[in-house]
Amino acid sequence: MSLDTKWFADVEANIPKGKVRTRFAPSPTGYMHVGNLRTALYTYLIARHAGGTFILRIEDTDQERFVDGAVDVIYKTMKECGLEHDEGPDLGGPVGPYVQTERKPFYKKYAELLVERGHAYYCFCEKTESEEESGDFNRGDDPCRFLSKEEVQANLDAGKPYVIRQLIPHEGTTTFHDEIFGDITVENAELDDQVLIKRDGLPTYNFANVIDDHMMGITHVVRGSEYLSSAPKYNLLYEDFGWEIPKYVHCSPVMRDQHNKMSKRHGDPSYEDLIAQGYLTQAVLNYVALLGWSPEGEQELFSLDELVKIFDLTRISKSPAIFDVEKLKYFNSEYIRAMAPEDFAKVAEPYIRSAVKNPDINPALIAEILQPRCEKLTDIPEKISFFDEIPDYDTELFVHKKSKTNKEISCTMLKEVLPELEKISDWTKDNIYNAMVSLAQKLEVKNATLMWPVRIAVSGMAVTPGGAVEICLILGKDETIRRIETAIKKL
RNA sequence: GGCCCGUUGGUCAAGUGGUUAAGACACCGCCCUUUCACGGCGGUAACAUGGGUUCAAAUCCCGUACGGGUCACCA
Repeated sequence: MSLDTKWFADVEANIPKGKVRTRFAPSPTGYMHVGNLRTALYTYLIARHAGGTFILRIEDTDQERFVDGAVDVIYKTMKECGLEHDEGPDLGGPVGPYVQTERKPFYKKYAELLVERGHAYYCFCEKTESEEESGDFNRGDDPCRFLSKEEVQANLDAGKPYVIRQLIPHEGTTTFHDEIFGDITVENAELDDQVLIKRDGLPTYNFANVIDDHMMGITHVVRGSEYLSSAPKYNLLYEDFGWEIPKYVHCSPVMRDQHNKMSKRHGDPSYEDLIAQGYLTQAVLNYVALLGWSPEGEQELFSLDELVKIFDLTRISKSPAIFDVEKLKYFNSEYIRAMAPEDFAKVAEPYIRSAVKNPDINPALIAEILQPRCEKLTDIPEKISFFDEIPDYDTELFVHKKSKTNKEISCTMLKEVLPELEKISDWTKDNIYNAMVSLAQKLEVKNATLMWPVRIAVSGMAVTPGGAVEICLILGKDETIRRIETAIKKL
């Protein structure tokens, strides 16, 4: 076996240096976990905050889990969230390819380099059942560690199947630094000689990552804290290669409750589920940013650009955070209220039209009353279905202590208001309002005593978006009068 | 079980030896009001635990409990 030293030298020469470079490396599963989204966001923010480069790499070595169109889902989600990458499979870049399956030949070369340097070895052991079951097999006893070059070559020549394992010293300790957790030291004896190249010639995930991150010049390795315990082995690998060790940023998981990570399996929503549930991309992103990270001041609402400016990875939290849909709802309603009315009308229209088919009703008017009292878009249909068809309501609704109404008073009020409404020739909000208020004054009752029965009569609901005036306006004069007449008969 | 990591109100969290222990969500009350919501004001509610160190500990050290991660030819 001979090493292609020129190839290695060319690779090294090609690695971009000097700038921050981060990568998001998802597996194409067909959806985006909330935890993944947060990792993507932090990774993006670290790069952008430093004026660096953000890279997308597709981790598709697990062909069994291959999902059709899954890579497109990743592109779409990243784009929707504004997490646009500078290098990736679609854009190309100086250190491609950016799809792991296309990088296959590289890993073997590096594994062989490690063998050459005495930091890895060919292992011809067949794995036994007892090893698999007991789980406490001591790799230190692996006889393959001590095979001579000749013996190895003989085995290879004989076509014996093999894996390549990392050779980890049995003595001493390894210390690595994590940006979030600080310095962590472990006994080397605790580390096993992990497989680098599998029997099928493909790299293990851990090895592929080290190689790819190095070849791509990644400066900050951002990933979940489940990799914290393999970090020492990564470190040893970097040292064995003589490579600069990147900064590690291990993020604690996003939990569904005290004990479990959020997961599709448990029925927890993915990013696209949340969108389908009526949450806004920006709200989800903003909420997720604050799950496990906090800014310096008291501001909570941030645009992506603002996050880029203030993001500081040292303020990422060590402990896991539980996903709280109530707080997400709060963010969502804040974002909804902050939208320009015409923008809200646009996103709300499909939801409005799903409940209100009547072509005479203007969805923009409904959007206007909905906007300040809408937590998520999917709440819309149930709030407004009464516009199309008044529900079969109970006349007890006319009784309202605070407005000083009962059924009798309501009946009177409705009879009084009817002719006043009939008189209105120009059906505008102001005219309706003025007609009602002046009637209330004339009758010497508080506004609510008149408004409450009207609102019930035209909506049939205890709680409605908008008050009596807005609802009458949207319904139009004819329908308003019709509904009030019906109510009078009921009373 | 070994090793590693974590633990401030129900939830997200600020806090880096001296604070009346912030703030936000949720919850409760009051005000506003054309229902609800928004908005305004106020309230309930926390440093897991036991030892140290120190004049002083949520903050530093040790133990304990609880929780999480990892111990794959999976990522």
